[in-house]
Amino acid sequence: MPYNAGLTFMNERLANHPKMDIPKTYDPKQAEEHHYARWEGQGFFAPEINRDPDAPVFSIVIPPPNVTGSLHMGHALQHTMMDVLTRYKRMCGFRTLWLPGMDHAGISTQLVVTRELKKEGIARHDLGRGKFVERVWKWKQESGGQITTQMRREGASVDWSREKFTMDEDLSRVVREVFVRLYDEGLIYRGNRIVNWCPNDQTVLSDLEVEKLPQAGKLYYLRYPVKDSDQLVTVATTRPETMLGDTAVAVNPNDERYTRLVGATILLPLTGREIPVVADEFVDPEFGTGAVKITPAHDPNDYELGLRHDLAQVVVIDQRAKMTQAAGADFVGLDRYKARQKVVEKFEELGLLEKVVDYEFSISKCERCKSVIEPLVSTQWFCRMENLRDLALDLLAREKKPRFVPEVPYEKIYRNWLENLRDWTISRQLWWGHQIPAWYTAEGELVVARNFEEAAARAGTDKLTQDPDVLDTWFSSALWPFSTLGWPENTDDLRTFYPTSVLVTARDIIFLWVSRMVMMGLKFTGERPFDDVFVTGTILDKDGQRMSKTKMNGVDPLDVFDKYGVDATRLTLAAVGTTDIRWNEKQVESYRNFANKIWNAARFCLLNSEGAAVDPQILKATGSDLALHDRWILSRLNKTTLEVRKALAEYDFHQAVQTLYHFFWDDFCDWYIELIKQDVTAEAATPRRTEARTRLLSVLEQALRLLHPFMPYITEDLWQRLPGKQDERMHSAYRGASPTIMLAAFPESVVALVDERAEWEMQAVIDLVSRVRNIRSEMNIKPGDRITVLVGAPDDRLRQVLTASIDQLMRLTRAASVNIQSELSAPRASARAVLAGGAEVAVPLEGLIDFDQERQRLRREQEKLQAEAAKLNAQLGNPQFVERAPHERVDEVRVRIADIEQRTAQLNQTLENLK
RNA sequence: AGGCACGUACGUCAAUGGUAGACGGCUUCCCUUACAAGGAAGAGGUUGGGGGUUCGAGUCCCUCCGUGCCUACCA
Repeated sequence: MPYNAGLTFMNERLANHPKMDIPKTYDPKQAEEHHYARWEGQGFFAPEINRDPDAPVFSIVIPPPNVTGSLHMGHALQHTMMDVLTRYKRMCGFRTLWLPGMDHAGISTQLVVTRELKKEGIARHDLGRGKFVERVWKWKQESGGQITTQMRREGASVDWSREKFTMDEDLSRVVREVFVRLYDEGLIYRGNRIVNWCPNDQTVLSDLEVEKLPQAGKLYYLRYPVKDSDQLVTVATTRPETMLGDTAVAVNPNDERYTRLVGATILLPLTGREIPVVADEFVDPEFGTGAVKITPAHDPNDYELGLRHDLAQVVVIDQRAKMTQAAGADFVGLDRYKARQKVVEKFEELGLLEKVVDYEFSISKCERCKSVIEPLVSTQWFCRMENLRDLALDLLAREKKPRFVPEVPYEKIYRNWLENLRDWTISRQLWWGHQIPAWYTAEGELVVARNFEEAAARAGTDKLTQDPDVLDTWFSSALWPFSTLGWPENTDDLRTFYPTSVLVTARDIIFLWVSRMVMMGLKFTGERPFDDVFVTGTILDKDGQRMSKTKMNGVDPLDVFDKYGVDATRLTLAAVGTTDIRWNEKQVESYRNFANKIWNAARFCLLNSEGAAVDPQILKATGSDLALHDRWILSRLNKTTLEVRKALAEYDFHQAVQTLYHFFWDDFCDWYIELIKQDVTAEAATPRRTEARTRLLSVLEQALRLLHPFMPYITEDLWQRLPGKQDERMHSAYRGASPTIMLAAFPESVVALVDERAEWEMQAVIDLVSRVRNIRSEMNIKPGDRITVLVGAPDDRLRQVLTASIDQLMRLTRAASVNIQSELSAPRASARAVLAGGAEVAVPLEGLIDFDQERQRLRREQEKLQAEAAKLNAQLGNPQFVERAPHERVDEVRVRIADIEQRTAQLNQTLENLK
């Protein structure tokens, strides 16, 4: 990779031209245009950019989005968090890999292409399997994966050179390898079972792919005659049409109403079949009539019960949800709902319909196409889970891995699910996907092998037919963390990046995906696939509803990017953290304003940068010869760095964003720039001016680095414009790479530069300025009016601090003079305020002051203090508080009360003087 | 049906059991030479209701109300 090729790009155009024309408003589009292509082209995203052989490793595999999908808010949210972590770790010198890729998404993709064919008037089956699959690949080539373009827009720093697709040949080989190994161990088997069948998609679905929805329906009470008697037994059902396949009636063995009936024979109406009455604990005597019709071929519970009682399975509904021959001549070929109607009519004619009542129950629907699932008995492939499950449970019990963030409630949810795990239906009747590596001989003998040749060798014949089924899409997803890194070969990538560091995901796929990755990872690599699982919150619409395609209530992240910029959107998303939030565009707007603030702060620094350059070394110097605001900003910078690092270590994105926002806006812009302005904007090019400029630029440069993981575009754009030697700002692991803030060292927090004294002193200055501004505002003094500020500060240290900042105080309060004494002496016609530490401030307002107004203002102040004092005194008045609370807390309260008392006394005095 | 979250300012959200905050919105003043996407100042809360534990509860426990999610074989 030619590391220097891109050097000229930004450098020539931008750097060292501080007087160039910088627009007053930040234009995100301008910044978003260039940088990504350069980052990608220069290989900055690839771990190879890191030249330090001993660098620690950080890796993430992306939850592969569906190849059919386009970017939605959920992606944008997860990608932002993954990118923040990746960029942060990269700047910390980690060998960093964020591996991108896509999922072949069996059902979705097959549906998309089938629909496309339909428009051309072609049916899937007319085309045939081979041609169809070809067509899917063509579709993928042409219109699949638009999400990868969108991810580039997001600024996602994924290593595109390692991009994977679950249907790639190497990943498909891994799928077959795993399948064969599991089969050989007896963990995969073929069996005849009742499964969830989607009559529309014509495939089986796992339990996790069906959704249960409440449905307003009817409960039909049907009368069945008992053979050799005139008795009738009434059963209740929501699906009358299935009675055609009934092979028993069941009652609870303890239900005295039916004791005599057990063992009797029922004459099943409409069919003339004879079926037994059996006793089974499963039956709830309280529900319905206490007698249940049993249809083993079309209901999961009945299926189980049928096995227990050795009942026949009569299949009356086929894979298209139409009635079969076995349903009888009157019904064959009818749709299941038509058949239902007809059964009910016939029962009514026979006088066997007791009643129909309204009833709400839950119905299973296909998650993809929303068709009502038909439980059918069919031959499928299953994966036995006990063994795999125990691997995952052991890891959790023994090592508490993976570590869920937030731990509550996800660890428990994960464990409970594993504990109740059932076998996984892994076959699907689709054409698009990994075809099951199983072949049948002409005699019907089954051979499982890695490929046709191996199968032929094992079977001793090449007259083989491959099983037509494909594997559940989640089967290949479960292998993702190691299949993408080269397993089963012991590749460099596998050794280096596996186990991965963290998985960032939404909560709805903890079962579908997270748990299965853990099980498969442990089974085949012997190691966990990732250390941590960070579960993000969900973005809801403004009414608290989930965003979904069908509801049309989704907000398109790309629209938000267009309107407010990528960086502002990322900041909004990062601040979401782990809680569900309602989408609020105003939030993005405020971060857009923040981006503009950054832009303008940098603009100010650059417009006043002549003769100066960024010099990180200048920020290491400490000592009492530094001005207060310089010591203070260093302290704030280092504290901020510490907090941001701590927050990111705990995945507390929300905290990190808040900290950065307030540091940059409040500390850096509102105070530091204002305090250093005089020195920086001085006319004469003195060493003092140069130093101030250097210091200002250097603080800004550090701030940009801190912000970069969250706001990659604006920070890169501005960083490139800062004067000075860029190579020196790069992390040592990336020496030689073309300069970029992406590879600059993330600031270290230097404890020695956290200066509590400076923070205390600065706070005194800020307090004083705020009090005077308050007076100006409340007394309606025009901004242009020059005032006199009189300060009485009995505390020596405070007086020294304020005296040293006297020029600053004048500018910030727009005062003609600031006079600081140990005792306040001010004319009667003054507005006054009291400060912490017994200091007072007065602004003489001869002729301007309204004494009534001033008295009111002071009284309001007093009331506030008294309310607080009352609370604190009550606390202190409680002997048990003094006795039991920690001493420090009691002392704190005492100090606070003393301070309030002093201020109250001063206010009283002031009020007295006003009379 | 069970289980689990959540309920804080007008809105969206923060707050290791220790003086309830931020941003937006709102009010007043200001186009002060980085930024009106800005600056300064301000108003606004018995933290859904009720009980309990504690010196002290938004935070822990119970209960009720409201909202959301997950799991489940009640025909």
